[in-house]
Amino acid sequence: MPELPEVETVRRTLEALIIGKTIDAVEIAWPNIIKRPDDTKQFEAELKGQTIHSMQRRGKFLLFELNDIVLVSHLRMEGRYGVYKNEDAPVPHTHVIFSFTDGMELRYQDVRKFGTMHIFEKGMEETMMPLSQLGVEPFSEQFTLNLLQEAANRTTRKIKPFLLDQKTVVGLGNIYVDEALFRAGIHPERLAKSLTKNEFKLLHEKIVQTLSQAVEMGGSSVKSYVNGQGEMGMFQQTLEVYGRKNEPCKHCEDVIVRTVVGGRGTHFCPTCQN
DNA sequence: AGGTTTACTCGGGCGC
DNA sequence: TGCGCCCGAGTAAACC
Repeated sequence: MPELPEVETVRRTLEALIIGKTIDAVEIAWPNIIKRPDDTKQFEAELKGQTIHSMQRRGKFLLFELNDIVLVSHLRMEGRYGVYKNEDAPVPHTHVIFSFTDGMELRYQDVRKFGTMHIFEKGMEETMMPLSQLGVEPFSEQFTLNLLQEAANRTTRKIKPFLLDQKTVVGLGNIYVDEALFRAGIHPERLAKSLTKNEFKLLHEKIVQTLSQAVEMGGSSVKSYVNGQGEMGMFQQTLEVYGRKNEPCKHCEDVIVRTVVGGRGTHFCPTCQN
């Protein structure tokens, strides 16, 4: 499931392949992916003739910067992009095809069909859903210890659901929340506001460190994830708790436990995290 | 009113 | 073999 490191890796690998290309036609096989405009014919018409000038990322969203519009795309669990020649064989679960004027195609595949696409007039995207409620970027100077601590102290929620919520800091999903909490030695069921000053400091540090290491390693391929060039990530080898139920903790004699916290599968070490 | 929880989307995979 | 349930990101609706 793509979280910030995976989406950032897709952005980097895809940008190298499609920048400067001009869209000739768009084909939509599963209209529910398209959220804005609600008319898919209009979606196709707005993209036709537009050139891809750059790719940005906001949280877990990919932003395709075009002439005067922005395409905002979320991969959700299993969405992926690939670049093909138009004569290449069809790929299963392809729901949107962007054909370029040079004979290449950008194809969006999504087994679960959960992904979304929105088009906005350039500059409007940050003011409207789904981007308007997002918190700060974890690698920006805006993500301070104070911001984390004060937001945590305003909520009654547990630390894990608090961090999964994208309204304070963006980019963490189920994998990296579990990993950051392990690295900070904090139990996922702790109330967010119960953390000590020192724990907040450690958590803040580990969030940034875990995400940036994962970006450096091209993300984690735990399910179907591959980057924009079809390559797997490497960070899954570095995971301490996620997906390691009943396996030995790498730092003590205990065994990794899987429970459900806030409705999400949650992995932690009962000895290392309290 | 506003924070928090629930329902919903979807289909492969798994358990019974 | 077959059926029903589970998972999960984020948004909208429901809840309190």
